[in-house]
Amino acid sequence: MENMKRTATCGSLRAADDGLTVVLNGWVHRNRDHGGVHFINLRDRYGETQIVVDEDVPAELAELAGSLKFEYCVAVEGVVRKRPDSMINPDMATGEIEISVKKIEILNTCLTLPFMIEDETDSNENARLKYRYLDLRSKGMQERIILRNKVTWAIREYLQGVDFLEIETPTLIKSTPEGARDFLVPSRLHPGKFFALPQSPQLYKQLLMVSGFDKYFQVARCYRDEDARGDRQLEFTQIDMEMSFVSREDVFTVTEGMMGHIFKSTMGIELPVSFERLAYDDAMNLYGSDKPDLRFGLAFRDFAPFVPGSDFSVFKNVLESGGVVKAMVVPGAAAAYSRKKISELEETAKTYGAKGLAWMKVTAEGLDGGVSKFFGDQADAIKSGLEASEGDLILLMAADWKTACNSLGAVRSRLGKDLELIDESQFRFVWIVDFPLFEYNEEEKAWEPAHHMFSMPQDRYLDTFDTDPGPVKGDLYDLVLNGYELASGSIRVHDPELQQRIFNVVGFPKELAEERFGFLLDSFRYGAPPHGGIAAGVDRLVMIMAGKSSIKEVIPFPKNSVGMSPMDESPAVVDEQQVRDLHLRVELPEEKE
RNA sequence: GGAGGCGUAGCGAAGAUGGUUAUCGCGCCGGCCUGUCAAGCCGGAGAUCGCGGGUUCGAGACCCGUCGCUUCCGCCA
Repeated sequence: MENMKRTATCGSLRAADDGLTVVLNGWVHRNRDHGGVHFINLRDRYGETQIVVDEDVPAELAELAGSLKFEYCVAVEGVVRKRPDSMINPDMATGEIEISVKKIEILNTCLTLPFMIEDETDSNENARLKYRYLDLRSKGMQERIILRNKVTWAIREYLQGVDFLEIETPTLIKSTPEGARDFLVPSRLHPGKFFALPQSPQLYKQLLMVSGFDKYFQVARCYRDEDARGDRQLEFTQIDMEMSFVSREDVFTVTEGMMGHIFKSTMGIELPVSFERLAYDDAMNLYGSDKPDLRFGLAFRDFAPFVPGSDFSVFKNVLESGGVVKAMVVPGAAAAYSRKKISELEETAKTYGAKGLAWMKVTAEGLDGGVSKFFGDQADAIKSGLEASEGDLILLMAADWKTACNSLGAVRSRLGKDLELIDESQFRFVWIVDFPLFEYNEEEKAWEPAHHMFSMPQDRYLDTFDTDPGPVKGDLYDLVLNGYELASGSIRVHDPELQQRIFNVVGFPKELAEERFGFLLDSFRYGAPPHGGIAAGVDRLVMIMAGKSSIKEVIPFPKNSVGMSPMDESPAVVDEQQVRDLHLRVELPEEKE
């Protein structure tokens, strides 16, 4: 091996290197034996280079070349040769040259592959995860992992440049089961006691503010024991930030600057200097989502004004019981949307709790189909009120406000995809601001924190928030990109008295607060500075940048959708002795046959 | 916890209304081939059709159950 140490990578050689003797190390990507002449594509993470086994090489070398199978790991020595013009491959970065082979050494052989190493695999996801080390060899995965590296690098580069300190916080911490379920870690030294893995470094970063590290960040691994989704894993990575002596504007400025730097330095894309803002109420009312994809329109309108003038009792009843009737005009979709296709949209709405989806079509004469007979005499008013014109499809949703928003929002998202309204090359950021601080839980008949308990009410509610929690807006904000919640943050409470008032509103007992977060509340009594921050999902960011719809595509070793790793088969049963050491007893659920 | 989708060779798929040797592509094995770059050509091996039960003369297909994966709702920011 010593004399076959690589002197170039498979992506580095160009026409200018003509005549150079090189050693390449890599994997056999393709092997095309033409009887006389013979081509091998050698691949490493830098690219691919064509190796030529000329017709006049010694028989032994030709035979060795012929024996190379897919994914053999080899060292190749040869001479860089400029290809004749007619044989240049313009699709290959190294396509101007090839290596005339002089020597081959097999560093390792390879079994028959479970799937081919291609640019993008269409193989079954669990097979890909079981052989993840092979899946990661594909060009697509390599590019995404490299992109991810560039993104985290750019984050550090930017934040260091504006005086942030990267500080680690513990991953064995106290369980605070208010939000998601915690992953628990039993303590061997302390029988019956448990650590938890952090859902976020939230409490620790606030403590760092108390300590005076006024600009902190961390590329933090976080854990939540909840069911997975396309954009959710048990463990995930956040770029976690916190700052002292700031308002939300400062947080926005840093985040915008950081995103700008990430996109500029990794993809050469110039983002706007500052991002659009949308109030939570407006986002919900217009797009039916607190993470709207603004790459397309289809904004909702209020249909309530047209309800009293009609006999349609369904809408009337909903309005009378405090609900809303919303309209979405889909331009030019009347012809394309048959009753059947509309009922598919209705199914989408129903998964979000809607009872149905009403519709009508705009014609030259007036309104047609669906519920049009109830509104025919208001046709002109509806057309002008909704700014609808001939050939448009009008979808109508009547339900309580939240259900109406969510379900019509889901229909909107689906239409965005189905009608191909989305410009996939766009990266559309929007700040969602003015979230409600509290939410009323109808079942529990109690107020709950809409996000968490440590966020500030906006100034104008400081005197009234505990007597009238409903209308209170918090100093809370989300950064949304292309319909994904990319980051979430708030200005925190740093005053113990104010914190206690918030606990009172949400009925969180003082004793429990002391037990759970006593250390944080105590710290606030020692000159805690005003502070706030944000945490952005690295997995989601890279996923969106890479144009993928699952974060598994940008995580080197993800879990599958049932939270297991098909590769190492974790989680797994452990030795009885290990369990005993931890002072635990394991009760298995009844065996299913 | 719930809903939809899927499960056929190592991989990706086809298999109308049930009909006997289960099809195709990639990969694998053997052979041919002097310029390919998803090389090409010829030949070959490889499948208890996820599992269990049922209906039937006959089930990959139909019915019941079950397991697994997957997307979504719930959950979770």
